[in-house]
Amino acid sequence: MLSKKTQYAFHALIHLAENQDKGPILISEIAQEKNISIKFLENILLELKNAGILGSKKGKGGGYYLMKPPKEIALAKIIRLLDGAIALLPCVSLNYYERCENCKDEAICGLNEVMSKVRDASLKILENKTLKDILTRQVTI
Amino acid sequence: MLSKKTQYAFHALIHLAENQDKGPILISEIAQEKNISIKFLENILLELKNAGILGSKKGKGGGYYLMKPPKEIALAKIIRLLDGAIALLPCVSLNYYERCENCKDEAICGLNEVMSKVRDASLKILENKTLKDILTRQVTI
DNA sequence: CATAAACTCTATAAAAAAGATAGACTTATT
DNA sequence: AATAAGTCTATCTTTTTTATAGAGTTTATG
Repeated sequence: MLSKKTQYAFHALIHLAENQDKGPILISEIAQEKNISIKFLENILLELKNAGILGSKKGKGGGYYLMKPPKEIALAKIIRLLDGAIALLPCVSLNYYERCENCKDEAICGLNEVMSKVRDASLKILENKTLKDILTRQVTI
Repeated sequence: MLSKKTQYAFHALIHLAENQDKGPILISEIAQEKNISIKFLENILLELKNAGILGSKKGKGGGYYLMKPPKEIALAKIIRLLDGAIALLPCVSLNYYERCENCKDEAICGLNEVMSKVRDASLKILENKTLKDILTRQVTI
């Protein structure tokens, strides 16, 4: 399960993407719109900024904005940034690998093999789907 | 990421499956073989027993054993039992659903749509792969 | 039937992670 | 100068995870 942090990040990014034309967006606006604690959201947006995903402007008329078009922001990147590994086991993680301490040889471990497949199946989606793909779908009347 | 509890459960089940012919297996044997704290493992095996996956025999010559053939024990079942939801978001979980508190309408939420796909991709593997599929692969000389 | 072996059960504790809050500071606009 | 807004660091609370303790129960067996 993704942490609240990552969940909030997605919702904030969605709001920013859907309001790109309006210039910098206030933290407080996002917090209110998405029902998130403003102080908690502050930390999250800052992390996204430090990772180069968001930009910000201080002072009056300031706020946060996307640094790249939504279609260039992969969902996997956000998850890894805020939650760490996407894989179900450390011994199968591409970015946060750790040796398995319970099995004798990962190369012949069947669990390792299956969990690698789960990782690949998830990544196939999360690496290719972007912020653009999770914007609110327009309902055609 | 799966909890240690679930990871240990998998390793314990693997050991039990690979030694099915030897009658009940001691907790202490599994703990030593798989490098797991014996007391922690005790709790895990008990949970697996209460869920009907393992059986046990008390007293001398006792221990734990599988209640079903390995090919009938799906990996998804073990994860759900010990870790809960497999989905990345509560609003997308089949067994542990919770309403999304940050979006206005799940039906048109793009995040919900993508995460449903991730869930399905993971479940396709985890519901179909069983304990039999994660046993140590025999290396043919 | 006594003994020892082994699982059972409940409680608790320690550690880590998650979630949230506080407040002083800096920058920018008007 | 005043105000609006992000920045930064620290701290705190709660929850979850991981682990341990110990008394209780069951069973085999000599």
